[in-house]
Amino acid sequence: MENMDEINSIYEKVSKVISRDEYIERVNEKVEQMSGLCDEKTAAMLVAHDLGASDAGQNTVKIAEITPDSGIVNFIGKVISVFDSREFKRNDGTTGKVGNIVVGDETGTIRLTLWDDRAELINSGNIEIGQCLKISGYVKEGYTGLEVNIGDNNMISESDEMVDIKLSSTSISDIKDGMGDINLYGKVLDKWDIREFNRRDGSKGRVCNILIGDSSGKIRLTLWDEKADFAEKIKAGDTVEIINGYARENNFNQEVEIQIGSYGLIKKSDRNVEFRESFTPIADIVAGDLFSIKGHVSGIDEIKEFSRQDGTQDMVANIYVSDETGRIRLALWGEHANTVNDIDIDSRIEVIDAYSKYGLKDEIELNVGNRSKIIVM
DNA sequence: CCCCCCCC
Repeated sequence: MENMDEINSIYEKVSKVISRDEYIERVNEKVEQMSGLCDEKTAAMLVAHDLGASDAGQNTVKIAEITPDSGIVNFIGKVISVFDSREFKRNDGTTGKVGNIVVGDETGTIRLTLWDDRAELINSGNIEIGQCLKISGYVKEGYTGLEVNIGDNNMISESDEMVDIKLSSTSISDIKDGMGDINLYGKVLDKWDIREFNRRDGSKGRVCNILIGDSSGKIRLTLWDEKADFAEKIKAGDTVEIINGYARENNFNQEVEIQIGSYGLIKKSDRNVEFRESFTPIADIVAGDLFSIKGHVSGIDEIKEFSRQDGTQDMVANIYVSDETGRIRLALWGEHANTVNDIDIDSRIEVIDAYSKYGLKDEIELNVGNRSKIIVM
Protein backbone atom coordinates (compact mmCIF):
# COMPACT_ATOMS: atom_id res chain seq x y z
CA MET A 1 0.00 0.00 0.00
CA GLU A 2 1.05 3.55 -0.64
CA ASN A 3 0.79 6.17 2.12
CA MET A 4 1.49 3.50 4.71
CA ASP A 5 2.45 6.00 7.41
CA GLU A 6 -0.78 7.92 7.00
CA ILE A 7 -2.85 4.77 6.93
CA ASN A 8 -1.09 3.53 10.04
CA SER A 9 -1.83 6.73 11.88
CA ILE A 10 -5.49 6.46 10.90
CA TYR A 11 -5.47 2.84 12.01
CA GLU A 12 -4.14 3.92 15.41
CA LYS A 13 -7.48 5.62 16.10
CA VAL A 14 -9.31 2.33 15.85
CA SER A 15 -6.59 -0.13 16.73
CA LYS A 16 -8.38 -1.13 19.92
CA VAL A 17 -11.50 -2.20 18.11
CA ILE A 18 -10.24 -3.96 15.03
CA SER A 19 -7.19 -5.96 14.13
CA ARG A 20 -4.80 -4.45 11.64
CA ASP A 21 -5.40 -7.23 9.12
CA GLU A 22 -9.13 -6.81 9.29
CA TYR A 23 -8.75 -3.07 9.00
CA ILE A 24 -6.59 -3.29 5.87
CA GLU A 25 -9.09 -5.78 4.45
CA ARG A 26 -11.94 -3.34 5.04
CA VAL A 27 -9.91 -0.52 3.46
CA ASN A 28 -9.34 -2.62 0.36
CA GLU A 29 -13.03 -3.51 0.20
CA LYS A 30 -13.88 0.17 0.46
CA VAL A 31 -11.55 1.04 -2.42
CA GLU A 32 -13.27 -1.63 -4.51
CA GLN A 33 -16.74 -0.48 -3.57
CA MET A 34 -15.85 3.04 -4.63
CA SER A 35 -14.67 1.69 -8.00
CA GLY A 36 -11.46 3.60 -7.79
CA LEU A 37 -13.17 6.88 -6.93
CA CYS A 38 -11.19 7.16 -3.76
CA ASP A 39 -7.62 6.52 -2.85
CA GLU A 40 -6.49 4.26 -0.03
CA LYS A 41 -6.04 7.10 2.41
CA THR A 42 -9.60 8.30 1.88
CA ALA A 43 -10.87 4.74 2.15
CA ALA A 44 -8.91 4.33 5.38
CA MET A 45 -10.60 7.42 6.79
CA LEU A 46 -14.01 6.20 5.66
CA VAL A 47 -13.49 2.86 7.35
CA ALA A 48 -12.37 4.60 10.52
CA HIS A 49 -15.43 6.81 10.24
CA ASP A 50 -17.69 3.76 9.90
CA LEU A 51 -16.15 2.48 13.08
CA GLY A 52 -17.11 5.72 14.74
CA ALA A 53 -13.66 7.23 15.03
CA SER A 54 -14.54 10.64 13.67
CA ASP A 55 -17.50 11.00 15.98
CA ALA A 56 -15.64 10.54 19.19
CA GLY A 57 -14.52 13.77 20.70
CA GLN A 58 -17.23 15.73 18.92
CA ASN A 59 -20.38 16.58 20.83
CA THR A 60 -18.81 14.76 23.70
CA VAL A 61 -21.09 14.53 26.68
CA LYS A 62 -20.54 13.84 30.34
CA ILE A 63 -22.08 10.68 31.71
CA ALA A 64 -24.53 12.58 33.92
CA GLU A 65 -25.96 14.26 30.80
CA ILE A 66 -26.91 10.98 29.16
CA THR A 67 -30.68 10.40 29.07
CA PRO A 68 -32.87 7.63 27.65
CA ASP A 69 -33.48 9.90 24.62
CA SER A 70 -29.84 10.69 23.92
CA GLY A 71 -29.60 8.32 20.96
CA ILE A 72 -25.95 8.07 19.92
CA VAL A 73 -23.62 9.54 22.50
CA ASN A 74 -19.89 10.12 22.49
CA PHE A 75 -18.05 10.33 25.73
CA ILE A 76 -14.91 9.35 27.56
CA GLY A 77 -15.12 6.98 30.46
CA LYS A 78 -12.69 5.27 32.78
CA VAL A 79 -13.18 1.54 33.26
CA ILE A 80 -14.44 0.69 36.73
CA SER A 81 -15.32 -2.94 36.24
CA VAL A 82 -15.25 -5.55 33.51
CA PHE A 83 -17.63 -8.50 33.42
CA ASP A 84 -17.18 -11.71 31.51
CA SER A 85 -18.87 -11.82 28.15
CA ARG A 86 -21.14 -14.70 27.20
CA GLU A 87 -22.44 -16.28 24.05
CA PHE A 88 -26.09 -16.61 23.14
CA LYS A 89 -28.13 -17.98 20.26
CA ARG A 90 -30.02 -15.59 18.04
CA ASN A 91 -33.41 -16.50 16.62
CA ASP A 92 -31.82 -16.97 13.21
CA GLY A 93 -29.55 -19.63 14.69
CA THR A 94 -26.36 -17.58 14.65
CA THR A 95 -24.28 -17.20 17.78
CA GLY A 96 -23.97 -13.77 19.29
CA LYS A 97 -21.79 -12.51 22.05
CA VAL A 98 -22.51 -9.91 24.69
CA GLY A 99 -20.50 -8.45 27.52
CA ASN A 100 -20.65 -5.57 29.94
CA ILE A 101 -18.29 -3.07 31.44
CA VAL A 102 -18.94 -0.15 33.74
CA VAL A 103 -17.23 3.17 33.11
CA GLY A 104 -17.27 6.42 35.00
CA ASP A 105 -16.26 10.05 34.70
CA GLU A 106 -16.35 12.91 37.18
CA THR A 107 -20.15 13.11 36.87
CA GLY A 108 -21.31 9.51 37.20
CA THR A 109 -21.08 5.94 36.00
CA ILE A 110 -22.80 4.02 33.23
CA ARG A 111 -22.92 0.48 31.99
CA LEU A 112 -21.75 -0.39 28.48
CA THR A 113 -23.16 -3.38 26.64
CA LEU A 114 -20.73 -4.66 24.04
CA TRP A 115 -21.94 -6.89 21.24
CA ASP A 116 -20.20 -9.52 19.15
CA ASP A 117 -16.71 -8.35 18.08
CA ARG A 118 -16.85 -5.62 20.68
CA ALA A 119 -17.68 -8.15 23.37
CA GLU A 120 -14.69 -10.13 22.17
CA LEU A 121 -12.49 -7.20 23.29
CA ILE A 122 -13.38 -8.12 26.86
CA ASN A 123 -12.31 -11.72 26.47
CA SER A 124 -9.07 -10.87 24.73
CA GLY A 125 -8.06 -8.74 27.70
CA ASN A 126 -7.96 -5.51 25.71
CA ILE A 127 -10.05 -3.70 28.28
CA GLU A 128 -8.54 -3.10 31.67
CA ILE A 129 -9.75 -1.50 34.85
CA GLY A 130 -8.45 2.08 35.06
CA GLN A 131 -8.15 2.48 31.30
CA CYS A 132 -9.80 5.53 29.70
CA LEU A 133 -11.97 4.76 26.71
CA LYS A 134 -13.43 6.82 23.94
CA ILE A 135 -16.94 5.54 23.49
CA SER A 136 -19.58 6.02 20.87
CA GLY A 137 -22.76 4.06 21.28
CA TYR A 138 -26.51 3.95 21.45
CA VAL A 139 -28.36 4.66 24.69
CA LYS A 140 -31.03 2.29 25.92
CA GLU A 141 -32.91 1.83 29.16
CA GLY A 142 -31.77 -1.38 30.84
CA TYR A 143 -33.00 -3.28 33.87
CA THR A 144 -30.75 -1.43 36.27
CA GLY A 145 -30.65 1.94 34.53
CA LEU A 146 -29.27 3.42 31.34
CA GLU A 147 -26.82 1.49 29.25
CA VAL A 148 -24.82 2.37 26.18
CA ASN A 149 -24.86 -0.32 23.50
CA ILE A 150 -21.79 -0.74 21.36
CA GLY A 151 -22.10 -2.89 18.29
CA ASP A 152 -20.06 -3.26 15.13
CA ASN A 153 -21.09 0.18 13.90
CA ASN A 154 -20.13 1.94 17.10
CA MET A 155 -16.79 2.61 18.58
CA ILE A 156 -14.82 1.91 21.66
CA SER A 157 -11.12 2.66 21.74
CA GLU A 158 -8.43 3.78 24.10
CA SER A 159 -8.56 7.49 24.81
CA ASP A 160 -5.61 9.88 24.91
CA GLU A 161 -7.68 12.16 27.04
CA MET A 162 -8.01 11.05 30.65
CA VAL A 163 -10.95 11.49 32.94
CA ASP A 164 -11.15 11.17 36.68
CA ILE A 165 -13.86 9.20 38.32
CA LYS A 166 -15.71 10.81 41.09
CA LEU A 167 -18.40 8.35 41.95
CA SER A 168 -21.61 9.96 42.95
CA SER A 169 -22.39 8.65 46.37
CA THR A 170 -25.86 7.75 47.52
CA SER A 171 -26.90 8.03 51.16
CA ILE A 172 -28.65 4.91 52.38
CA SER A 173 -31.62 6.95 53.59
CA ASP A 174 -32.14 8.33 50.06
CA ILE A 175 -32.47 4.92 48.43
CA LYS A 176 -35.87 4.32 46.82
CA ASP A 177 -37.40 1.38 45.03
CA GLY A 178 -36.30 1.25 41.41
CA MET A 179 -33.11 3.28 41.75
CA GLY A 180 -30.12 2.12 39.72
CA ASP A 181 -26.48 3.18 39.58
CA ILE A 182 -26.16 3.12 43.35
CA ASN A 183 -22.63 3.73 44.55
CA LEU A 184 -21.88 3.92 48.23
CA TYR A 185 -19.67 2.91 51.10
CA GLY A 186 -21.28 1.04 53.95
CA LYS A 187 -20.22 -0.54 57.19
CA VAL A 188 -21.03 -4.23 57.52
CA LEU A 189 -23.36 -4.67 60.48
CA ASP A 190 -24.35 -8.28 60.03
CA LYS A 191 -24.30 -11.05 57.46
CA TRP A 192 -26.16 -14.27 56.95
CA ASP A 193 -25.37 -17.67 55.50
CA ILE A 194 -25.43 -18.20 51.75
CA ARG A 195 -28.61 -19.98 50.65
CA GLU A 196 -29.24 -22.07 47.58
CA PHE A 197 -32.57 -21.96 45.82
CA ASN A 198 -34.21 -23.35 42.71
CA ARG A 199 -35.26 -21.02 39.95
CA ARG A 200 -38.43 -21.54 38.01
CA ASP A 201 -36.38 -22.66 35.01
CA GLY A 202 -34.94 -25.44 37.17
CA SER A 203 -31.48 -23.93 37.57
CA LYS A 204 -29.94 -23.40 40.98
CA GLY A 205 -29.28 -19.95 42.32
CA ARG A 206 -27.38 -18.72 45.34
CA VAL A 207 -28.16 -15.70 47.44
CA CYS A 208 -26.73 -14.01 50.48
CA ASN A 209 -27.79 -11.04 52.56
CA ILE A 210 -25.61 -8.50 54.31
CA LEU A 211 -26.80 -5.62 56.46
CA ILE A 212 -24.85 -2.41 55.97
CA GLY A 213 -25.11 1.05 57.49
CA ASP A 214 -23.83 4.57 56.93
CA SER A 215 -24.37 7.82 58.80
CA SER A 216 -27.88 8.11 57.35
CA GLY A 217 -29.28 4.66 58.09
CA LYS A 218 -29.02 1.00 57.23
CA ILE A 219 -30.17 -1.27 54.44
CA ARG A 220 -30.07 -4.91 53.49
CA LEU A 221 -27.89 -6.00 50.58
CA THR A 222 -28.81 -8.98 48.47
CA LEU A 223 -25.92 -10.62 46.63
CA TRP A 224 -26.82 -13.00 43.84
CA ASP A 225 -25.05 -16.08 42.55
CA GLU A 226 -21.29 -15.66 42.24
CA LYS A 227 -21.53 -12.33 44.08
CA ALA A 228 -22.80 -14.23 47.13
CA ASP A 229 -19.32 -15.67 47.70
CA PHE A 230 -18.11 -12.19 48.59
CA ALA A 231 -19.85 -12.59 51.95
CA GLU A 232 -17.17 -15.07 52.99
CA LYS A 233 -14.51 -12.39 52.66
CA ILE A 234 -16.02 -9.91 55.07
CA LYS A 235 -17.06 -9.64 58.67
CA ALA A 236 -19.07 -7.22 60.77
CA GLY A 237 -17.21 -3.93 61.13
CA ASP A 238 -15.61 -4.05 57.66
CA THR A 239 -16.39 -1.39 55.09
CA VAL A 240 -17.68 -2.35 51.67
CA GLU A 241 -17.82 -0.28 48.51
CA ILE A 242 -20.75 -0.84 46.21
CA ILE A 243 -20.70 0.18 42.58
CA ASN A 244 -23.73 -0.04 40.34
CA GLY A 245 -26.13 -1.59 42.77
CA TYR A 246 -29.84 -1.22 42.19
CA ALA A 247 -32.71 -0.94 44.63
CA ARG A 248 -35.77 -3.17 44.66
CA GLU A 249 -38.60 -3.81 47.02
CA ASN A 250 -38.37 -7.42 48.02
CA ASN A 251 -41.58 -9.31 47.47
CA PHE A 252 -42.13 -10.65 50.92
CA ASN A 253 -42.09 -7.68 53.24
CA GLN A 254 -41.78 -4.82 50.74
CA GLU A 255 -38.59 -3.55 52.28
CA VAL A 256 -36.30 -1.79 49.83
CA GLU A 257 -32.91 -3.44 49.55
CA ILE A 258 -29.84 -3.03 47.39
CA GLN A 259 -29.30 -5.84 44.94
CA ILE A 260 -25.90 -6.71 43.57
CA GLY A 261 -26.29 -8.87 40.52
CA SER A 262 -24.05 -9.66 37.62
CA TYR A 263 -23.74 -5.98 36.69
CA GLY A 264 -22.84 -4.69 40.10
CA LEU A 265 -19.66 -4.74 42.06
CA ILE A 266 -18.93 -5.04 45.75
CA LYS A 267 -15.51 -4.91 47.31
CA LYS A 268 -13.80 -4.35 50.61
CA SER A 269 -12.61 -0.85 51.36
CA ASP A 270 -10.24 0.78 53.84
CA ARG A 271 -12.52 3.75 54.24
CA ASN A 272 -14.03 4.46 57.62
CA VAL A 273 -17.80 4.73 57.62
CA GLU A 274 -19.71 6.14 60.56
CA PHE A 275 -22.77 4.26 61.64
CA ARG A 276 -24.82 4.78 64.73
CA GLU A 277 -27.70 2.50 65.62
CA SER A 278 -30.84 4.45 66.26
CA PHE A 279 -32.84 3.19 69.22
CA THR A 280 -36.54 3.78 69.68
CA PRO A 281 -38.00 4.56 73.11
CA ILE A 282 -40.16 1.58 74.04
CA ALA A 283 -43.23 3.82 74.41
CA ASP A 284 -42.90 4.85 70.73
CA ILE A 285 -43.01 1.34 69.27
CA VAL A 286 -45.93 0.69 66.92
CA ALA A 287 -46.95 -2.59 65.32
CA GLY A 288 -45.70 -3.75 61.96
CA ASP A 289 -42.12 -2.53 61.69
CA LEU A 290 -38.55 -3.22 62.72
CA PHE A 291 -37.25 -1.54 65.86
CA SER A 292 -34.08 -1.44 67.92
CA ILE A 293 -34.31 -0.83 71.64
CA LYS A 294 -31.99 -0.62 74.61
CA GLY A 295 -32.88 -1.01 78.22
CA HIS A 296 -32.65 -3.42 81.12
CA VAL A 297 -34.13 -6.86 81.48
CA SER A 298 -37.23 -6.73 83.70
CA GLY A 299 -38.59 -10.24 83.28
CA ILE A 300 -37.32 -13.65 82.10
CA ASP A 301 -39.41 -16.70 81.18
CA GLU A 302 -38.17 -20.20 80.55
CA ILE A 303 -37.27 -21.63 77.17
CA LYS A 304 -40.18 -23.44 75.56
CA GLU A 305 -39.87 -26.00 72.82
CA PHE A 306 -42.81 -26.31 70.47
CA SER A 307 -43.85 -27.98 67.22
CA ARG A 308 -45.40 -26.13 64.32
CA GLN A 309 -48.27 -27.42 62.27
CA ASP A 310 -45.83 -28.37 59.52
CA GLY A 311 -44.05 -30.64 62.02
CA THR A 312 -40.91 -28.52 62.45
CA GLN A 313 -39.62 -28.02 65.98
CA ASP A 314 -38.32 -24.78 67.41
CA MET A 315 -37.92 -23.00 70.68
CA VAL A 316 -38.85 -19.63 72.07
CA ALA A 317 -38.27 -17.71 75.26
CA ASN A 318 -40.08 -14.57 76.34
CA ILE A 319 -38.35 -11.82 78.22
CA TYR A 320 -39.33 -8.29 79.20
CA VAL A 321 -37.22 -5.20 78.64
CA SER A 322 -37.79 -1.80 80.20
CA ASP A 323 -36.42 1.65 79.53
CA GLU A 324 -37.36 5.03 81.01
CA THR A 325 -40.45 5.18 78.76
CA GLY A 326 -42.01 1.75 79.17
CA ARG A 327 -41.80 -2.03 79.23
CA ILE A 328 -42.27 -4.53 76.40
CA ARG A 329 -42.39 -8.26 75.94
CA LEU A 330 -39.87 -9.86 73.57
CA ALA A 331 -40.21 -13.28 72.00
CA LEU A 332 -36.73 -14.70 71.38
CA TRP A 333 -37.01 -17.29 68.61
CA GLY A 334 -34.72 -20.17 67.80
CA GLU A 335 -31.12 -19.77 68.93
CA HIS A 336 -31.95 -16.39 70.43
CA ALA A 337 -33.93 -18.21 73.14
CA ASN A 338 -30.62 -19.31 74.68
CA THR A 339 -29.96 -15.67 75.57
CA VAL A 340 -31.97 -16.29 78.76
CA ASN A 341 -28.97 -18.26 80.03
CA ASP A 342 -26.74 -15.15 79.68
CA ILE A 343 -28.96 -12.57 81.36
CA ASP A 344 -30.32 -11.72 84.77
CA ILE A 345 -32.91 -9.25 85.90
CA ASP A 346 -31.45 -5.75 85.36
CA SER A 347 -28.92 -6.91 82.74
CA ARG A 348 -28.34 -4.10 80.23
CA ILE A 349 -29.39 -5.26 76.80
CA GLU A 350 -29.63 -3.96 73.25
CA VAL A 351 -31.95 -5.57 70.74
CA ILE A 352 -31.44 -4.69 67.08
CA ASP A 353 -34.07 -5.03 64.33
CA ALA A 354 -36.86 -6.82 66.12
CA TYR A 355 -40.24 -7.04 64.43
CA SER A 356 -43.20 -5.52 66.28
CA LYS A 357 -46.67 -6.97 66.20
CA TYR A 358 -49.70 -7.53 68.34
CA GLY A 359 -49.25 -10.61 70.51
CA LEU A 360 -50.74 -11.93 73.71
CA LYS A 361 -53.69 -9.87 75.01
CA ASP A 362 -53.39 -7.62 71.96
CA GLU A 363 -50.31 -5.96 73.37
CA ILE A 364 -47.44 -4.99 71.10
CA GLU A 365 -44.47 -7.30 71.42
CA LEU A 366 -41.12 -7.55 69.68
CA ASN A 367 -40.12 -10.67 67.81
CA VAL A 368 -36.41 -11.38 67.82
CA GLY A 369 -35.77 -13.69 64.90
CA ASN A 370 -32.91 -14.61 62.64
CA ARG A 371 -32.63 -11.10 61.25
CA SER A 372 -32.34 -9.60 64.69
CA LYS A 373 -29.39 -9.23 67.01
CA ILE A 374 -29.18 -9.20 70.79
CA ILE A 375 -26.27 -7.58 72.59
CA VAL A 376 -25.94 -8.28 76.30
CA MET A 377 -23.79 -5.51 77.79
C1' DC B 1 -34.38 -14.48 41.08
C1' DC B 2 -34.66 -15.83 47.93
C1' DC B 3 -36.41 -15.56 52.67
C1' DC B 4 -40.03 -15.73 59.39
C1' DC B 5 -42.18 -12.87 62.28
C1' DC B 6 -43.83 -18.73 64.77
C1' DC B 7 -45.18 -20.01 71.65
C1' DC B 8 -48.71 -18.92 75.49
